Amino acid sequence: MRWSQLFIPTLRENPAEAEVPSHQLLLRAGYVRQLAAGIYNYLFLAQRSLNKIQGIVREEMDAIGGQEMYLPGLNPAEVWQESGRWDVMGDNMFRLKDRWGRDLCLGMTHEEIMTYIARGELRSYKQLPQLWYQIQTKFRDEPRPKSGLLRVRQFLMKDSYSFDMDQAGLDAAYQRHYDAYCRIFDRCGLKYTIVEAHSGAMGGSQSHEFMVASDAGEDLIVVCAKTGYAANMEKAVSRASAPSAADPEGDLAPEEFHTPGKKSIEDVCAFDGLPATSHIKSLVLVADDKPVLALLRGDHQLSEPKFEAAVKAKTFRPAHPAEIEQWMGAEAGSLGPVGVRNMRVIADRALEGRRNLIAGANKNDYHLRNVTPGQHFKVEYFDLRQVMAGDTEVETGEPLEIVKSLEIGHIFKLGYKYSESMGLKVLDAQGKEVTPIMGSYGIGIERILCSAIELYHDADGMILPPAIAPFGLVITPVNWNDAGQREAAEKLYAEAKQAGLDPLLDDRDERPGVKFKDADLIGIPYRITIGKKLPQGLVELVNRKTKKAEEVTLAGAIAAVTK
RNA sequence: CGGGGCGUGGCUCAGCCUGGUAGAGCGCCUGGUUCGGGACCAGGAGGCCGGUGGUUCGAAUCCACUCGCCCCGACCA
Repeated sequence: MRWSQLFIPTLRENPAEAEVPSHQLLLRAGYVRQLAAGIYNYLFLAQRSLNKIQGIVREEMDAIGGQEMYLPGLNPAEVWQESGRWDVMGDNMFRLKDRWGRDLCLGMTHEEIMTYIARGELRSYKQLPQLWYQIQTKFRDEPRPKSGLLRVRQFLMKDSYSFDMDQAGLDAAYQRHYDAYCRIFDRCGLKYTIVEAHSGAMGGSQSHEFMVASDAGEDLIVVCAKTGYAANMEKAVSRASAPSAADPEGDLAPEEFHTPGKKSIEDVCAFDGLPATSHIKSLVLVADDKPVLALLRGDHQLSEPKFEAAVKAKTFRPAHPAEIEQWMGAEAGSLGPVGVRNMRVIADRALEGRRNLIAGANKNDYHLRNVTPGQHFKVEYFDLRQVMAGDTEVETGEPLEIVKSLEIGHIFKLGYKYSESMGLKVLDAQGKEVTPIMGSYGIGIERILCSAIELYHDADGMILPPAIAPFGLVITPVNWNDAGQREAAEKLYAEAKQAGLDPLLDDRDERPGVKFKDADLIGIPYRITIGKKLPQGLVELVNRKTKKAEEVTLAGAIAAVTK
């Protein structure tokens, strides 16, 4: 296409509202413009790139037997009420009423609608398995849209759903998605990590997230460079670092000491001169209406998902200050496990085998020293803590790293959650009704573009992987008014089109500097510059990524790009 | 929802404290000179200073309310 006729509104300066690189560059390079918080207009370049991404996704989904559908974004309330998610989704769901006052919502995801279709049509085991997908706009009323296209209220998602007769069928569908996702992200040129994930409110048994390391990310994952271990924060396990100071020897008896006004572990450390690792952190939580005392090493943080799993609670919350007073006889700053009989006491494994530690005395402004778990109080051990910097891999002791990452894909074994709640049943070979088992698999389309930009950019702009760049090649005659250059440019342009290179011809009457800057900014992988050496039959091929330029003959230029 | 910041030509920002003619750079338009990394000269267009109400002879500037946007936190199938 011809640049002079296109709408590519590049900016010289970074718009003030943009902070993360992908947001800045999407705006500066004229890919997108904001309409409202978390709502963006995708202009010409963004649309081209997103189309290419969707093309790749489509090919790979089709290759594993996916059948593409197009489902409504506007949904009636009833379907969501059946699954119970009309209430569960709360304020995250956009809701509206039609002219008759009937409740509708904008779809956040499509488990319900897919299950609704399946329920109406699938009758026999002979019709299974099915694998359905769509690439469609989703709406979520995010509490805080941010970071450009990374967290928005309207976005594109590829979501697929598998329906199988049994666990083995689901396992196979899951594995096919896992492999297809790898091919998709590989083809899009991304570097990613696959982590085991917590299934969360989706329910189900197994789940993996596809993550791209980036400071713009919102999730933390734990990886081991040596062993390849990778998990998200909710699920990651580790070996704790050694305590900073050795425990005092001997069977010492707990001994009260006065700690006026020292509430936090930090305060008490400063007061008694011992490191946080020599202290016990005591948290009172209320799990399914029953109080639980959770103990951690002073420097550790409670992992809420792990706590939830340990006590097998449906709901839990921190205890209110009044409850703590009532149950423990002291305020939150002076709590400890010694003498606690009215609630379950659980501790993180990092406290197992420790001796003579510091804990609250359950008496305001007093702590105890020489507290030994198992000896001075009864306790059950679980893995309760969040992995922290300095921890090592459980099996090998190799160092673990905590990496900020962006989630670009997520696959779930859903199980029977939706098929059961919505009454999807088919007859098996024995004529018996069975409930199919489901899987759900998502990819954030815009996030692929964003993470590519986050991964690949420099001071001059984007460096998009060829497969997802809006154009494959830009042809830049240095002076459009030079008849010879113009002619050569037209020739290369026609040739490049022929070769399927998806070329962009910069036929603008602009100075060369402007053309070079713009080409770099919008991230086209290759540029052919037609300039001073044209009389010798030479042009220049520039690689956007390496910035290397090589002289090639006019006749051989297009071949040089494709090789 | 809690905390912080910001709304002034298309973009980046100054002016606001201390009220009195709305500014700069970039971009845009016209003409000319230029043409290998965001040119130069000359001329020009473009702004109810987010909105509403108040104080005042007079408000971009002071006060109140309100709307929007960004950041941190909470939240995040």
